[in-house]
Amino acid sequence: MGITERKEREKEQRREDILDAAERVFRDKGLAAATMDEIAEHAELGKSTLYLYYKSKEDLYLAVTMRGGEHLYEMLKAAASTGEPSVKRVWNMGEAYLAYFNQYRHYFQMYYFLENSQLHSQVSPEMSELCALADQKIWGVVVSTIQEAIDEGLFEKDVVPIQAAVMFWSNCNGLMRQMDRQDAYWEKALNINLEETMQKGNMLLMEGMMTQKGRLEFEKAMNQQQTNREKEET
Amino acid sequence: MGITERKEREKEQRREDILDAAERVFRDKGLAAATMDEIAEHAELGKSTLYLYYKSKEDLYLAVTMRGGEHLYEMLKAAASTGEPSVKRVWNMGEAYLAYFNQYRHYFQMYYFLENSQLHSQVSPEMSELCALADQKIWGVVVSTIQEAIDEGLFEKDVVPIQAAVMFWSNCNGLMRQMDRQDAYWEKALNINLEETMQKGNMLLMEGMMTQKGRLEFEKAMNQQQTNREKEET
DNA sequence: TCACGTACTGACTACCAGTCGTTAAATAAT
DNA sequence: ATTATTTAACGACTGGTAGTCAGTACGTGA
Repeated sequence: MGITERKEREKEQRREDILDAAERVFRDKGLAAATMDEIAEHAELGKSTLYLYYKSKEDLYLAVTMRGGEHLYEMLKAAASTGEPSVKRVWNMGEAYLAYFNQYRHYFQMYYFLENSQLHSQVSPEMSELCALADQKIWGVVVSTIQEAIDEGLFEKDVVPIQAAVMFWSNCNGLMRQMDRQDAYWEKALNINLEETMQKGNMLLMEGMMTQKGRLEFEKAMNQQQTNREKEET
Repeated sequence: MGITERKEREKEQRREDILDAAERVFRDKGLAAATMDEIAEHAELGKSTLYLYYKSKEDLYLAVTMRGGEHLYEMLKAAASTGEPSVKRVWNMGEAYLAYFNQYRHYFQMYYFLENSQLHSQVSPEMSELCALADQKIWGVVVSTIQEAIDEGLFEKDVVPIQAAVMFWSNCNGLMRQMDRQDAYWEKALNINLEETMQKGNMLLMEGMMTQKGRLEFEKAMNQQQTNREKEET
């Protein structure tokens, strides 16, 4: 009898429905201003029902955040699987992160919460664990691509993959934060394009990591991409 | 008659007393878990009195944050005024930011709030303005030192000071966030020292900005510092 | 038809930011 | 010296929210 299975599916569906409602409300109002009552209303459920599926408002918030993490993971994986040389694919991932930021800004913003552990008092250990795993999955894509570049002699042998990864992340993330907060100010008052700045930063980091061979491969791949784009335009 | 002046001083003193109490409570509990009642108790005042001096809990929090900003400003200014070559002083400021992080961790953590504009709904425009000014003061120190380095031909002419500054900031800040959140994990599980990583990142950025002359000056200044330290130890 | 378990709920509690009418004390005016 | 006025402070209150819990409705299996 498939009753247990059906019930399992239905339960899973409820979890998703609640997540949909929560995503909408959190997106519109942010964590602090969103209320569980409002989420419940959108989900067409009583507030107390939400607590049967998620242990706290913060847990629910993180569950939505992890949806965003899944998107990022997919985009990074795609960027790391183009068949281009590894150095170019490392670069691609910076661009993919930027695309993620532009396409899924609200998910990006949710990471503010994840990164501030002072706010995690209401987060269940289980959810913390899930987040840590999702996090590792994402780092994994970046690290393994950098490792490839080292193995192929395109990055210097003394580059430490996870260390390089956190440097790229730090540069990208910091710049995107500025974009998120006051892109207009940088553009108008300071005449600085932050997207370009981010690319410049990644470039400087890569320059310091690549071998001579890596630099050649990278330049070739960039030119190749340029040519392909021009072809597509005709 | 100095009555008005005395009252003015007393009022200012109250503001400081409240700030002291708030700093203690915020430091121990963070923004969310701290309550205005508790701050009032520490300040030996009624809760409603706090609202005569600060418009909201968030305003009070930012006022404490700005105290921290003042410390950072002083430390950066000191690092930028050692009489060493400008390139070395740019480097110093990264080290100073790190020292600030280690010495005033609780202030550093308060910036999480400042950087998340989603949480600013209760912040008064006046306080926002004050924060923006304090922010600019800090950027100013960094930018002008980088400008010196360019003028002296130690950084390449095509370096844009404010752009370089935001790159350094981004690298430092991102790494410190990781240190703050899970330094132990990086150290033990991944065998990565994040302070070194931060320095390495700054170094890569500088390498990409310095002229040949700048590299020589920088190396000389670093050796000089090393020698001085060895002397001090004897 | 009845007993049981499950999913769900509305009413409730505890708590907290922020407000308001009042009080007490210091200062100014008479 | 006495009264009026301004100022600083406060306690009691409001509105709103996260999270709880006793109870209900309904599908399932006997």
